[in-house]
Order: sequence, then structure tokens, then C-alpha cells
Amino acid sequence: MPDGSEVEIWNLVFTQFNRGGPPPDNLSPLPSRNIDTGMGLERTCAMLQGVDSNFHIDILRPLVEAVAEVCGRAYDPASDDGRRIRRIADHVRACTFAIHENVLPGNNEEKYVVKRLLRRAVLDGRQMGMREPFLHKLPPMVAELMRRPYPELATTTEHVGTVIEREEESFLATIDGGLDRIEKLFAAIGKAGGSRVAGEDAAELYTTYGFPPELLETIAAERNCDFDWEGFRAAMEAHGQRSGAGRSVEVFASGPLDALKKTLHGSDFVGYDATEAEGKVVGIIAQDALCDSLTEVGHATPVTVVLDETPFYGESGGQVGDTGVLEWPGGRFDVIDTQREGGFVLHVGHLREGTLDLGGTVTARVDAARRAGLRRAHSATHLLHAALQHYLGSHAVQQGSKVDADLLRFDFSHASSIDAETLGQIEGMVNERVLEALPVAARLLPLAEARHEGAMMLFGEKYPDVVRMVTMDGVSRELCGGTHVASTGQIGLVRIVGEESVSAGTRRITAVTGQRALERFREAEASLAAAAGTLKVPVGDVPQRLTAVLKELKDLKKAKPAAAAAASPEELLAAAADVAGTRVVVADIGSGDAAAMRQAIDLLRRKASPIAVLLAGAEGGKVTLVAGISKELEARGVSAGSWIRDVATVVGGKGGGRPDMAQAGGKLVEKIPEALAEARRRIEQLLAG
RNA sequence: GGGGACGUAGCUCAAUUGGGAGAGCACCGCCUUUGCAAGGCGGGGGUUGUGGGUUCGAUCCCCAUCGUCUCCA
Repeated sequence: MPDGSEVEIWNLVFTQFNRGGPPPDNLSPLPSRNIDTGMGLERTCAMLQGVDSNFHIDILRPLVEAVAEVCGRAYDPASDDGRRIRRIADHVRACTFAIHENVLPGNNEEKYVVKRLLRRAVLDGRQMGMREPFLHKLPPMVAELMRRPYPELATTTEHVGTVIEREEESFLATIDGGLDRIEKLFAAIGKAGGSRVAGEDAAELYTTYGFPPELLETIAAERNCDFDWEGFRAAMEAHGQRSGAGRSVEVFASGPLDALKKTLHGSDFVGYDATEAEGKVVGIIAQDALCDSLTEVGHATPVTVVLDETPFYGESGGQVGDTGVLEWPGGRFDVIDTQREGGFVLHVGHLREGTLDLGGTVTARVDAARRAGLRRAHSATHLLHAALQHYLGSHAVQQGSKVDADLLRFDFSHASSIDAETLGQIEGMVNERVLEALPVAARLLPLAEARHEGAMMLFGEKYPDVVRMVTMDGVSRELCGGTHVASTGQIGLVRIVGEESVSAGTRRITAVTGQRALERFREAEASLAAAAGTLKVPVGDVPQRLTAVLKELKDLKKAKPAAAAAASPEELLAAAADVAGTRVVVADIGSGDAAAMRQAIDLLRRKASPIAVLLAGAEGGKVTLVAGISKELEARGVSAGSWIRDVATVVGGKGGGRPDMAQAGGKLVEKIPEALAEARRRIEQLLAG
């Protein structure tokens, strides 16, 4: 380097051993040895350009300077801020590329990496005093610097900026929410007379609320508190173990399939045009092991059958697997699900009759009605995809989908919710294409050719050299292995039934097609007709009538307590006994409305004092008791709670509450008079004591 | 894929051990007042996400489900 220090720019790795098990005898020679070579492009540039850091080469230094400017700092390479600025530059560059390729910040896998990078950068900015989103201003600079090798970056900087800004806002909100909790934390620390933030508390704040520990440390320092990094790391380790512990178990252990792979290349799928075909049984997997035959009818755990040729579609590309039956003379196997793994189609299900033998020939019959629904839904997603691109823009690309029988879920990138009008237009366009009855064709062609013809491809998908392209005349071209209708007209009706957010920047549309769309309309009409019938009005008048009825109900409810309380407080008061200067009201008011009883007691307490009231009532075979006493009695140590507990025992119940107001219930309605007598006796004792 | 937290009025959030659903802001009305977060009085607004369970009684406890946030792989 210019300053005389050394830096590695290129290394060679000589691979020759396989490492397995504990040392010392854990190295075994590889079948073929090789040399892996790697040279750091940016490091080399740094050498050639005579600068002291990757960050100072011609395609990065301007970005670093831009970050410094946005943050209102002068770039000093040696300072803490210099480090932060470099980190922000690096992260924003990485995220600009990732988001350009439609990897949006999210909660799992690569999406989570993007989210973490963004949050780290925002945190660095915050520690330099940035309180507002700023990262989102930088993607245009990245695009400019990368203009020559990646001109396409410039086409999405606006979208990328929006996504980044949204994530920034979300993280700033997370921090603000955490600040409230931190106040409570420091209050507790202060109260305990401590001066140290416990690692466990910090870890909880981080794992549950996303509040970064670095920031907590900074705040702690401002208040002369230590930060327990060691405890924090220990707590995080424990969290990592808990999270990693429940690792998912592969449904199909690799063992049996690997054995099959050695002798066979895979299953042939023949179901694009047919739903029935003959196939030879080449594998039976039960309890994670290959078997020669299957004889036990009525087994609980599903068994997997592999055929050399099958019309069953294994779940992939969002389309769920087929169901149906395998039949042979004297036997039947119900297929409840079909999966695909390692080139094999796995028929999962239960043997219902006879014996299934390896090598035998079976007739595989797909549930054709269900398959037809799957075709309709799948073709509908392609039309929907095209319509979304048309109305929302080219960024609205597929992020995932689930295609079920006449039911589809389609996830795509889009920053905000879609208003009802646009959604209606999208639905309208899809249905127009259906009415046009466009021919749907699928053909195999080389990947390069498909790309040249402008087929829609999804990022992150690995495509083989020869791909299947599904074309709907003039509307849609997508690479897709799924099953489709022959003409869009067969889809029937497409009805969008939901639009929601799945994660930041990704929206989900749910829709129904064909039969299910029809059923949905029928059900909706039936419910409406039933409602109209009950209300005894024409269908069109249901909304007004319903609001009127609800209002009436509400008014009635409001009026009711007053009416119930009209169990005349004057009468109750007149019938009150006098126990050592205290008025005692014990009465059965007939109804079991606890709220009304409370109201009556409040009224009595306002009218006379000192006073003790216990009201009883029954409704629906249940007894309700409410007792209340005035403040003076409470001060003397009399408790409504203990009073009512003894009384409740008589009616076979329990109760309790606050000293001045208590509630209880029971089931022995016929014992109310007895309970009231008990109530009088007890209050006399309590007042005397 | 797994762990954790949260769902209460339009919004931000309270509610002690399971015992009467509240505050601030916003909204409406009246009064006061020429302004900058106006003030005073009054009012409307709730199936405590949804469905079960335990209990005399559930915002609170248990189970399921949906949704939001978050960390880890």
C-alpha cells in the first residue's frame, strides 16, 4: 500500500481433504483435488489507483462523500464517523442492488439480510445525529456510479428509494417505541439504586422490540450507567439456541430417495394434457424406508409411492399437488397430496384395498374436477400478473403465489395499498381477457430464446437450459411449469376477494375463479335474501333497515337500567332496618341484572349514610348477588367482600370484590330467602365487630 | 422454519389480586375569546381482534385462530 502496509489481494486455496468427525483421524482424501482462486476486485483497484482503502476507489469514494454530505459531516477517514459513513455507503449500495432485484426487506432469509443492512445503516446515521430518513436519498448516486456496467439500476431508483424510506420510517418508529420502555427500565434501575443495564433486559428489548443494544449503551452512558455486554451476549446466545432448536424436519428423508436416484433418473410427468395414465411402481416409501410391497390397509401415517410415469402434478411453482387414486386389479391407493423432490413425483396417501407391489402397473387417475379448478386458477394468475403490471407499473412483479382449486393467492411487490377503483379496473381487465377467450399455449424452448421473446422471469428462480413458456396471445408470456386451461374463456369468472399487505413492500391479492366464484355469489345472495326475509323488507332496503334496528336496540339498552333500578329506592330505604345507627337494606329485586343492582346501590349510598346494601335476584336459573357499603363502614373495617362471600355459600356459589362493592353468584334459586336471612345476620355481626 | 411481545374509543395509550371499561388528543354542541398546541362547560363514540374453555363473574387466566411488531436460522 502507499503507506507501506501490506494487504492481501489474491489467494489460492488447495483443496485436497474431506474433513469429517473429530481429529486427529478426520481427514480423508477427496476423489479429485482442485485449486480455488480468488482475487478481490476492489482491493486490486485500490492498489492500481494508489489509494489506501477499497472505499476510496473511483466507484466508491463519491458515494462515501455523498453519504457524508447527506449526514452533514465532513468525511474524516480516521474518525468513528468516518467508519460509520463507510459502512452506510457499503450497505446502501448493497441494498440498492438487492431491492432493484426485488429482494425487499423482510423477516426471513435474504430479505432479512437486506432489512438488517438497512437498519444497521440507519443506526449509524442516528448515532451521527440523523433523526429523519436519509438513506433513501442515496440510490440515485449508486445508480450513477454503476451506470456503465448496470444501466438498469437507474430505472428503479425511485421504487428503491420508496422501499428504503419506508423501512427507515418503520425502524425509527421502532426506536421511538423502545424509548418509552427504556424510560421505564432506567426508572427501575434508579429505584433499585443500580448503575448498570442488565444484559438480559437489553436482550429482551432487542429480541422482542428490536431496540438496538448499541443505542441503549449510548443512552446508558448519558445517564452514567454501565452496559453489560457480556450478559447481553449470553442472553442472545440462549435466544439463538432456542430459535435454532426447532429445526424443520425434512418430510422425506434424503435416504430412500437417494437410493432411488442411483437407479432411476426421475419420474416423467405426462399430465399436461391427460388426467389418467398407466405407470409402473418404482418406489414405495413407508416410515422413511424403501419397501417391496405395501399390504397393511388402514395405516395412520401416509405412505409415499413413486411411479416411472404419472399424470399427477407435484406441488411446485405455487400450484398445489394433485389428488386422486392409483388403481390396479384388486387394489386402490388414495392420493391425498403430491409432492416433487429430486426429480421424483411423490404420491402421498393411504392404501385402501389390496396389496401394492414394487414393479406392478397401476392406473393413475387425477381428480379431474379439482385439476380443472387448478388450471383455471393458475391461468388466472397469469392474467392477473399482466393486469397488475399494466395498472401499477413494471415493478409489480410476482413475489410468490399459491394456486389451489379455483382459489389463488398472488403476492407481488408494490409499496402501498391499492385503492378500490384501481382494484376494480384490474379485476375488469382480467375478466375482459377471459371473455376474449384467448388461446393458451405452452411450448419448450431454449432459455435464451425465451428471454429474447420477452418472457416474464422471476428473480431468484433457477431456470434450466430448456424452459416451458406459457403464452396467452398478446397478453402474457411467462416461464411456468404449471397446468393451464386451453383457452382463457374456460376460466369463467375471476373475482378478487381480498387485497392486503404481507410484509413491507409486498401486497397480496386473493381471488376465486370458476365454480368457486359462482358459489361465492350464490352464498352471498342467499345470506342477503335470508337477512331480507328476517327483516321482512326487500333486499335493497336491508342496509337502512338494519341501521334503524341497531339504533333502536341501542336506545333500548340505554333505557333499560333506569327502568330496572325503578325497583324504587324509596321503597327499599323505607324497608331498611336500623342496626346500631346504620341503615341495612337486604332485598330481592326479582331480576338478575348486576349492572342495575350496582346502580341501585349507588343511588342508595347517595341517599343515606352510613348504609349497607345487599341485593339479590335470579335469572335463567342463576342467582346474582351484589353488596355495597358506604365509605364510613369501609373505614371501620367492614368489607362488602367478606359479607357477600358468606351469603353466596347459602345459594351454592362464590364471590368477592372490593371492600366497598362486591359481587357473587350461585345456582340455588330457591334458597334466596334463606340467603337474605343469612345476610341480615352476618351484617349485624360485622357491624358489631 | 423457530423464539418473544402486542391487539381496549377515530389516534396514542391506562385499567392494582379476576370484581362498576377510563384518560389525553381528535370529533360535535354551547359559552368565552381576535390568532401561534387557545380556554371553560357539556356531549357522542366500545361485541376489549375473532372463536372456544375455566369461573358466580374474564380486558385480565388457559386453548385455538387471525393480524401487527421483533429477533434468530
